[in-house]
Amino acid sequence: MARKHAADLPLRLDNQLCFAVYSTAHAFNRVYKPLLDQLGLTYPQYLVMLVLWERDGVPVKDIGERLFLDSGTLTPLLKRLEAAELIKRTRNAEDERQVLIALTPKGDALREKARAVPQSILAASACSIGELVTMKNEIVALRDKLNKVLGE
Amino acid sequence: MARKHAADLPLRLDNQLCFAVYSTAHAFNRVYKPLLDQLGLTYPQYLVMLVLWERDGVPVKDIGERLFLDSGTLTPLLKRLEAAELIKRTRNAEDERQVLIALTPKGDALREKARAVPQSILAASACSIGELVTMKNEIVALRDKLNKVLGE
DNA sequence: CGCAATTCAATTGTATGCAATTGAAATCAA
DNA sequence: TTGATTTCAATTGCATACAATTGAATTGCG
Repeated sequence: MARKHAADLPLRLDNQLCFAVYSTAHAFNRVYKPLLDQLGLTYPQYLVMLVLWERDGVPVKDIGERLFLDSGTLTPLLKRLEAAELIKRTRNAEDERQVLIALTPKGDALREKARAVPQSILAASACSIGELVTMKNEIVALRDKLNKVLGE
Repeated sequence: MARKHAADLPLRLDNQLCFAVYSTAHAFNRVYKPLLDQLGLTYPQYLVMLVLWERDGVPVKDIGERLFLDSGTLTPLLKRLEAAELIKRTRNAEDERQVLIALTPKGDALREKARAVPQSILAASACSIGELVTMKNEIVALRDKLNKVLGE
């Protein structure tokens, strides 16, 4: 009879916000997949390109802070983007510890093709823009609270 | 001047719900890490244990449907749980295609230690239970819409 | 019944994520 | 200024994720 006890409720999968977030992230990833295949990008690679399309020539560290990823993840990912000729990696002459990431013309041009992606995602979510913005703000607030706890 | 053009707004990282979800999933994972280390589990392994603590002796496929994971992910994960003596994997005599996953006494006992986890997560999220439930329901609704699109 | 189609777990290959370590470069402090 | 500390990217090792394939077992159809 332990199974139906109230003490088990917090352990129930369906009650866990974290699993909701985790499984939604995977669902998003699967929706993005066919769209990003057309760009030749994975989702994390797409995120890096989003950062670079906003601002070019930034060190690896800045990309990592923006995406909450470390060099262990980014270094091999960036090497793949370089192999695909979308970015260039160069040591910063002013600080030889840093590697600066710059878009190639091909990487810059890919932005035009990428404009179609958010449209398709919006359609797949079957939500209004207002709903999405509200939800996004709530989730970001939660994320920032979690990250704040981690920083202590 | 292309950078500040309105056409770029949908491509801005900060405007993307998906990135909010993606980065929150990682933030959750980092909060869970030290708690789950004490149980000797990774987060996906913890999810499998949650499923099994609800119902034991289920085929791999059922776990996969519950967690939205496939055999390519689950098979090696389950082998690790078996190596840790938390579960047992046995062929279903009634359907030899299936592998049934059952808790060992050690795996069952781990549930008691796991009860502390949701408490700690609740504290880290710095939200009321009501807020968390609301947000969870919204996110699950979104996930289900995304998964519905995928099924078409 | 008998064979094709389907189901299921396992396997292979690629790409994240992250902890821990390394090594080079820059900064800080005495 | 030099020696310790810190910063930064790269590397190593382990554990997901998932597409695609495989092979065994079952189901379904004629």
